[in-house]
Amino acid sequence: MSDPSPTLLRVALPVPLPQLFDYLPPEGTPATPDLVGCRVRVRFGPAEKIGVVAAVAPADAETPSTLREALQVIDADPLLGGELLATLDWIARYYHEPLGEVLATALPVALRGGEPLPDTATWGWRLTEDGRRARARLRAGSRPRALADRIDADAVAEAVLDAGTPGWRAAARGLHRRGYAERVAFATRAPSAGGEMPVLRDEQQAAADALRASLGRFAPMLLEGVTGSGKTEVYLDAIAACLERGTQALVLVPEIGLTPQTLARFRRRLGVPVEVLHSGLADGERARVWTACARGQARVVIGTRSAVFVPLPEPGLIVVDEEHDASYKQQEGVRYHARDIALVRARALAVPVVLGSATPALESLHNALSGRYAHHRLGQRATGARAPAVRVIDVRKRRLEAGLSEELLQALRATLERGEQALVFKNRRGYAPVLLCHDCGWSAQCRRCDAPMTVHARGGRLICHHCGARASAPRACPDCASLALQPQGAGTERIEDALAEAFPDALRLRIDRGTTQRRGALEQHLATLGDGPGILIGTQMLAKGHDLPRLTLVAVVGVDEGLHSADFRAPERLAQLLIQVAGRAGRADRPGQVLLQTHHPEHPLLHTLLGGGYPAFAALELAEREAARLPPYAHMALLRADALTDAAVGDFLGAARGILAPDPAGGDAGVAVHGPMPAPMARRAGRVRGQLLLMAATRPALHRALGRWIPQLYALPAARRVRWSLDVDPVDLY
DNA sequence: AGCACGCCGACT
DNA sequence: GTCGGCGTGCTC
Repeated sequence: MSDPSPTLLRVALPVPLPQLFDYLPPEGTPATPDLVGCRVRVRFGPAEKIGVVAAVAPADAETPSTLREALQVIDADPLLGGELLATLDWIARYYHEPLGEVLATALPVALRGGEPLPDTATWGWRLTEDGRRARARLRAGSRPRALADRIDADAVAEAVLDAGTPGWRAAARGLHRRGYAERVAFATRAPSAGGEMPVLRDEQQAAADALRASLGRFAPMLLEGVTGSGKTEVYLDAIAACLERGTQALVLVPEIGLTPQTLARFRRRLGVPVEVLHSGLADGERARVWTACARGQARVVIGTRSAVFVPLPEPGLIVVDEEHDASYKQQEGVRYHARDIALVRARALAVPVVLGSATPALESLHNALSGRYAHHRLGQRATGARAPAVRVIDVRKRRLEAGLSEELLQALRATLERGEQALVFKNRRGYAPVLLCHDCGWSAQCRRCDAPMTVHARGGRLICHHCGARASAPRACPDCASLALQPQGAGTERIEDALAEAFPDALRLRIDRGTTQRRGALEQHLATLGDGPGILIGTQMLAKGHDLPRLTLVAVVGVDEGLHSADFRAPERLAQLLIQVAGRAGRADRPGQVLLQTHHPEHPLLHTLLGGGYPAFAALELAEREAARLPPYAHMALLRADALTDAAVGDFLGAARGILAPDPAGGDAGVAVHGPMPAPMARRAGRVRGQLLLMAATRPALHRALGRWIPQLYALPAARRVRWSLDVDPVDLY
């Protein structure tokens, strides 16, 4: 029996429906397997949509007799294929999302919209035979002459002309019209000279050697190195080796890690162009870089989360820098984790993958400790600097000025007097987190969220950090008319005020989302600081990224908030943040100092972290997770729903829970359901939020349950009255 | 998600 | 008398 030949296209469309849609191929195009991975334009209901052919299939008994024809096959060759298409299909199944939504997430916007593949060649100009004969006759000093002198039989790249030959475009048009010059494409961008690699220290060399030895096969490695220990040099060495073998390297960085400094360093060191991919780029540029990867022209790509989806026809290496960073997790749509996808791709591509961090995610550390990943530690600072000295300031019963102790102010003063820079770190922006009535206890709450409004503008404004609502601060309490309204607590703005009072002559710089909304604003701000003495006041944004060579004192004043969170991941996040921010202090020639101001100097987290560093903290925390059967010792999926009414959310989650029947074969033994329960913030931006948590001892059990359950949710009538989504391996429980 | 079809309020 | 509210039904 031979298979009946395929006659129809199974198309993945970007709609939230868990199925493929069948179309006949356009008139005159046979439904051959080479159409798989091509984009097609189809009618979908009354609209037109762009989809991707996921499969071709023969018609069977269930095929309706009235299939529509696809309007157009857009690509002559598949846009997606091989490993990438297979991985995207895996993602669809792992995250239980429709394939069409996954494809739409993975493709650059321009390509998703049906645009043809962009031009990825580098263009240059050269003189023709005629042009070289005619050159001497061109008027000396004219622009055409200058261009003709600049170029020759060997083409000069347009980018080079842009830089050094003013008005060349018009001149080139003129020469071209007379047949003297022509435009030619380079196959790839001309390599620049590679910079020399520094000598690696022993432990760096060991990691680099291990990576070089594992090129060509799947080999996951956790590279655990303290700040400044030279992880990047290990990456660069491995990338260089990868390039020597004629293969491509993909480097993932956190959203705020892609600084001009980082990029310049990669470009200087590697002898090939380094392409960049991040959310700030124009659609056309993203499509160009993606396509250059697909064509093998891009040899090194550095990008944020979504760069994990670039095609790698000649794969060599994947690097995930700062692998613990929260920005690798997409928090809307297809809620994928780029680090996890990097691992899946590396396995499928048979290449090594390096996860680098000073403070690895407990999941990654668990995998390394259990032997699933190779584990390399870099214990010394490459620059020879000592680890900063950490001092705890016990502020119980001390007088605080805007949350700052006298001891802390003195340390700041001493730093300024030495001509050095200090960072005051507080993970709260605004003036104060709460506006409180001292007489009756009223506090300003957001009307649309279950959260207090943050005080801004020296106490004059109220802003909700969750929905953006703004109001001017009342002068009297709305409940009791008292005038005793007081901002409670301190954010970066209030700390800046207090520091202005204490150090009126010092240069102060506040860095938070309020002061750095514009692109490039952070660089500009930091440039004004220069090399002189000064104080930085900032949030999370300053925990990493930009190089601050003159920084010798880091003062952390917001530790206590993080010690009491209900989220089981809060200790991990706090420990990571403390280590990252502490790592900013000090350089080889100037020792660094870190001050932790707290009301809980005896807290086990601080104790362990200070005594044994991140490894000790992690060991303790992993033991607690194991005892409590929490990730990485269990696996979770969260069904979230939100709507305008309690009833809609409750009905949906109740119905969802109701159809979560136990597997008749007993395959999901050990899957526990918690809820329905309200989200930790039960109302946000006017919408009621609830959730249902599934926990299982093993991934297969979890996915068996989800596989039976999720498809049925689409059919629930109550699902139409809520927005719902599934989060597999959630990082935030909201 | 779109987008149509389909029955009940305040406007030219 | 209409324009338009969003309930529900469907998309190969």
